[in-house]
Amino acid sequence: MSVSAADVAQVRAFNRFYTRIIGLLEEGMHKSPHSLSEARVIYELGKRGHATSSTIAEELDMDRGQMSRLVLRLVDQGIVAVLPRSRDRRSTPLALTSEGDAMFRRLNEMSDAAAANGLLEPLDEFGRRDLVSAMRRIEALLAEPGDEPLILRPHRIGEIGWLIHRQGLLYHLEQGWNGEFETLITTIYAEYEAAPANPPKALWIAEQDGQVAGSIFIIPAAEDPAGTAQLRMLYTEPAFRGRGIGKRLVEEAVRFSRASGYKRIILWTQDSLVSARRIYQGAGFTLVREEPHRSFGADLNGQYWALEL
Amino acid sequence: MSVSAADVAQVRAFNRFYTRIIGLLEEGMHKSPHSLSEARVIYELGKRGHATSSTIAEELDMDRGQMSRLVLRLVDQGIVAVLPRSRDRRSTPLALTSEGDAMFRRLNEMSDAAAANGLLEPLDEFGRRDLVSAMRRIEALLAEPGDEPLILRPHRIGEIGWLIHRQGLLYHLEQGWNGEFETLITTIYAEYEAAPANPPKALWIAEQDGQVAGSIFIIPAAEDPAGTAQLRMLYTEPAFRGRGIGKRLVEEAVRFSRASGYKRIILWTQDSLVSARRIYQGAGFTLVREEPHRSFGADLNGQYWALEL
DNA sequence: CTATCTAGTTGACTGTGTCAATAGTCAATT
DNA sequence: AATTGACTATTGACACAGTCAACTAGATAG
Repeated sequence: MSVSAADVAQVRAFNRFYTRIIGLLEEGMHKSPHSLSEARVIYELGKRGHATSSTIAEELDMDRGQMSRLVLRLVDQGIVAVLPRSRDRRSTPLALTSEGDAMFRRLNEMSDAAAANGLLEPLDEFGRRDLVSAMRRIEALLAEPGDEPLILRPHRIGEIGWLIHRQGLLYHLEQGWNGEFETLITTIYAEYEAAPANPPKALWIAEQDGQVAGSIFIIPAAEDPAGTAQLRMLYTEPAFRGRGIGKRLVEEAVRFSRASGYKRIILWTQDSLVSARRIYQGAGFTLVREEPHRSFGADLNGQYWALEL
Repeated sequence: MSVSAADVAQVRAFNRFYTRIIGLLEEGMHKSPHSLSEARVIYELGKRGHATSSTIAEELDMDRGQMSRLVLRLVDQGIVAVLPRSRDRRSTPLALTSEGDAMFRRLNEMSDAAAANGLLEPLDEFGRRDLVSAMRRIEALLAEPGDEPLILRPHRIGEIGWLIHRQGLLYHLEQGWNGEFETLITTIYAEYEAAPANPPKALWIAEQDGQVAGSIFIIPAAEDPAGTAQLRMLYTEPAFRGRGIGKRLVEEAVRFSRASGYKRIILWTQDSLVSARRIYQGAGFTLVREEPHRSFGADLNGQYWALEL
């Protein structure tokens, strides 16, 4: 898909902007007795405990020749020690001396202070949350997916709105649905929140890397609140797809329904939501009824699924 | 207010991460015949049309001596021309030659391509929106507020959820209100969306720098839909306060109510929301009734205000 | 008219970034 | 057992970046 010029312009503007920010923060490091690249090498060594010259060079995108000279300087200064060569006698393991470790801590404090005073301090708590979550989001989008564990947890304050926002936007962009859909789910979430604690209901947020990766909820069905649970609003963030998050959410919802004494789970979905359907089938749901309807500005085929517990 | 260590750690992690990203993007520039700082100077000159050596040096955080030599090199290469000295004969105005302008365009294309292919290309449309909006958010938080115009506009798809999210979180952090508040406003927004087009209703988003800066809506009052309008959900983003945005929103809401034939506007607020109260007073609203109540996990003093049109 | 700024240049020097050549080491193969 | 290819580290060479201080020429204020 072709990239919009406006997006490119915004990304480049941000790159210029953040280049300056990073420059300002590094400014403060000039007070230290070490150059910036020395400081970065000390940081890497301190973080890893020990490492070879080329590992660090690769991590920091430095030339190995430059690295060689830089390490020599640090060894002369008593910051870095060359460890006895291990099995592989090509590589020379390095580590910080105790003096180097002290410097590592000092540099760390300076960097912490620079980030704290330069960026976070001027913001209020709301702004800090925004900043940190925006940064996390950018990392999640641009970095290779890590292997952070997936957590299922109840929702926190502000997250109902977040779910409405994300799903309203998501189904608009992916399915072409209009604002009616957001209106509908606003009502659905409002009903969930308003429902009493009994018969049992529950909402799960799937969290990974500190971000909302998906969600689902169980609410007693209007027709038969005592015996039938309704599964609603299953969704997975596009950035987190293909990791079995939807499956985990449905499994948890089924487990909860069974443990709560429900005899049956029902759900309503659209046949255009293919991957959701696969998850329901995989969890043992069977298609009860299909019904075409016009909603959200689209011609849809509604499906009613059920699972006997 | 003291800065949390977790926030500092996240900010520093992002700085390291983004330093690498910027490095990767600049990698591509090595194909050009110019060094990075030359490219940046060419970019600045291309953007501004003309500038003096020291202006650019300041903008790019470069040493003036270094700048002097760099400009000499660019003049030798025929990229930059020294314009005839103006009034102040100390400063030497610089501009790109036509050859330099061609290079400027070429470098721009390369940077665009790097940003597009390196960052945006791998993402789907949803991810691109997220990336761009996260970048915009960071800029808005860390940069000095610009003088972009304030726009009042209807809401777009996804923004109802966004408003619920932001206000739920905001009043939690600032007023200590609990999840009941988010539940309530979810219902309130659902009601707004469900209300018919007549009697007239309207919701305004205040937008600045491409971001939601605040919002408000007008809905016919339940008691007297024909003659009385109810003003609801006024809020301003903390980052955008002190710019008269709340005032603008209320004025617009009043203007709309009057033009729609309403005879009266009523609203409900809490006395702890001081700046909102000032705005209502400023717009001519008068306090009708006060009533203590316990809601959202707090002891509140509800206030009913009204404005006769 | 003098003192004080400001813009830009120049010299000196350290560190960065890049390329290419070299020596030592390792693992797999022929 | 010797050879080959790949990898780690070192070194020389050189252009450029970044910093500091001295200096010239022009502007500006009292």
